[in-house]
Amino acid sequence: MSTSASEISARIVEAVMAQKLAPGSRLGEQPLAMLFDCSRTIVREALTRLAARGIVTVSARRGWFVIEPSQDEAREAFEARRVIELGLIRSTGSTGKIDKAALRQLKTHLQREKAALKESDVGNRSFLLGDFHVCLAECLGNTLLADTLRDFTARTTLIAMLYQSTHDAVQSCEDHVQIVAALERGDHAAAEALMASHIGTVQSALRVQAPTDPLAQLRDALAPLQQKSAAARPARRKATTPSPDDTDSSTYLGALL
Amino acid sequence: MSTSASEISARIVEAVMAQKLAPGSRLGEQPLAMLFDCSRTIVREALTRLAARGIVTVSARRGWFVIEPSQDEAREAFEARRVIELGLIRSTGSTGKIDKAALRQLKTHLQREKAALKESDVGNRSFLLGDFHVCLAECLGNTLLADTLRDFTARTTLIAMLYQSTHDAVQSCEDHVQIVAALERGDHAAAEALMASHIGTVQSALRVQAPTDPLAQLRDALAPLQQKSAAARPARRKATTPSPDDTDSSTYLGALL
DNA sequence: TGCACATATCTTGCATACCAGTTGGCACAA
DNA sequence: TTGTGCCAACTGGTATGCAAGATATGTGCA
Repeated sequence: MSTSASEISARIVEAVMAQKLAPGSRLGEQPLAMLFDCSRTIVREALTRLAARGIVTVSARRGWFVIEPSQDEAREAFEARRVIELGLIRSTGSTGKIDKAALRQLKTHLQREKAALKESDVGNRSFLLGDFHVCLAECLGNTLLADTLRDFTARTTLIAMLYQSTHDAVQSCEDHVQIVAALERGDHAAAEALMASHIGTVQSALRVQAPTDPLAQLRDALAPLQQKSAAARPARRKATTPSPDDTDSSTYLGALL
Repeated sequence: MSTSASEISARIVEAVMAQKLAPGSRLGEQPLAMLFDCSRTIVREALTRLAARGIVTVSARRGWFVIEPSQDEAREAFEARRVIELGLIRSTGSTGKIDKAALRQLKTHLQREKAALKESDVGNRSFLLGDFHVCLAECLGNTLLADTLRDFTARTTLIAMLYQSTHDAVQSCEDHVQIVAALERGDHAAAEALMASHIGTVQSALRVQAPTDPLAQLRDALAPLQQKSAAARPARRKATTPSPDDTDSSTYLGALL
């Protein structure tokens, strides 16, 4: 059945946050139209909206691609998140305690995070870890900033994929728990500090290759590779190369399902 | 000659920031297409992007309109600006002094603001007063937040129009001067405080009508009205009513020129 | 064998045609 | 005169077709 533009864009954002769409992934209009059973018009509308939100780009007559943030953009994205999230926690501090219903919602979210950690659904795990921050912004009573933060979080997720983040999911979840705990006891200063350190941890887990050697990434990818583990073979392929990683056009869309 | 979608959307945003497009203004696809000499497709693309940025909305088969923020949205918008702008100033404080070129750019901007105050070009004045904040964010080194702030500033401009802001342009400009001065001497704490008070001033200049009576606005607008002043007659008409303020379809587009 | 050029194919850019819902006016009836 | 229902014009929603640029392919020549 046919799908609306907002659904399509939501699905794409989810796929990005779930690390199912790597930076540089091609998003062809025609394949998407077939997948969602609608015309190219609808797909274009969805992609146009995502472009306005900074999630995808279009290269004229070449195609639509998931963005590949530069190091500078990566820095800005983390700074932006820091500014918004810390500011949000701080500004809520003065207006009194956090809402009870909101707190419950946050705790439910934490439960889901923990559940996802036990299962091996990497996609859902990644999505929830990012969505926590959006959820937090919503609970602190600002949907405008929450929406903004969703885009920025998707962005940092892409950055993490691009720069091969080594950050630990378990650690992140624990951070989240502590942040919520601090908010619950009304200690906004602590919450702010915890959040600052949390974002700092995630950011510093990025592997920044020396910008002097543009071949470093390729060299790393094509190194002799002593077959680390036979069991690890069928693992998700991470498209760390700019984009020529193209699978055939009918396969890559699986990420959106 | 024909115009691109990005130009069109940029022009609309500018018109909003210059208070040339009031909240609720109709933005018909066909009239815009004729004005910019392009097809509806291009116009739709521009409007779609603006919708993603929260500047316009579309009511199915009724038309596109400049948003009319609710009181809640107004609160969120100001809070969002406070969070971002204060956070930006604060986070820049730790990384050392402000860049020299950036400072020059800010001062140039202040000059333009002063010039606009002397002239009676209300549109340019309003635009520059809002653009200052965008410019500041850019100068503090974060284009991502600057872009976000542009949307939020446009939003607060609309709010000011909708809630008949009484805020003083001269005062705002002086605030800006002081903020830049504080930044120049490296006193980020003062800059932050000044900015907080500045935004607070603008926000509190809004005239908030009692939300209990949905007819209050109408009643106010339709009151007997003892002709306050004959000289004030040809003043800019402020469309505080939802939208039926429609001038004929060829007139309202003048705001975009 | 290697390089350059022509060409075929793929992908988006844009305009237009047609469809469907909404609105406001007009005519008619009470 | 007032209220009601119909109709026509208007406005966006969606699909499609064609144009044009970019890329990949294949061929011929050096």
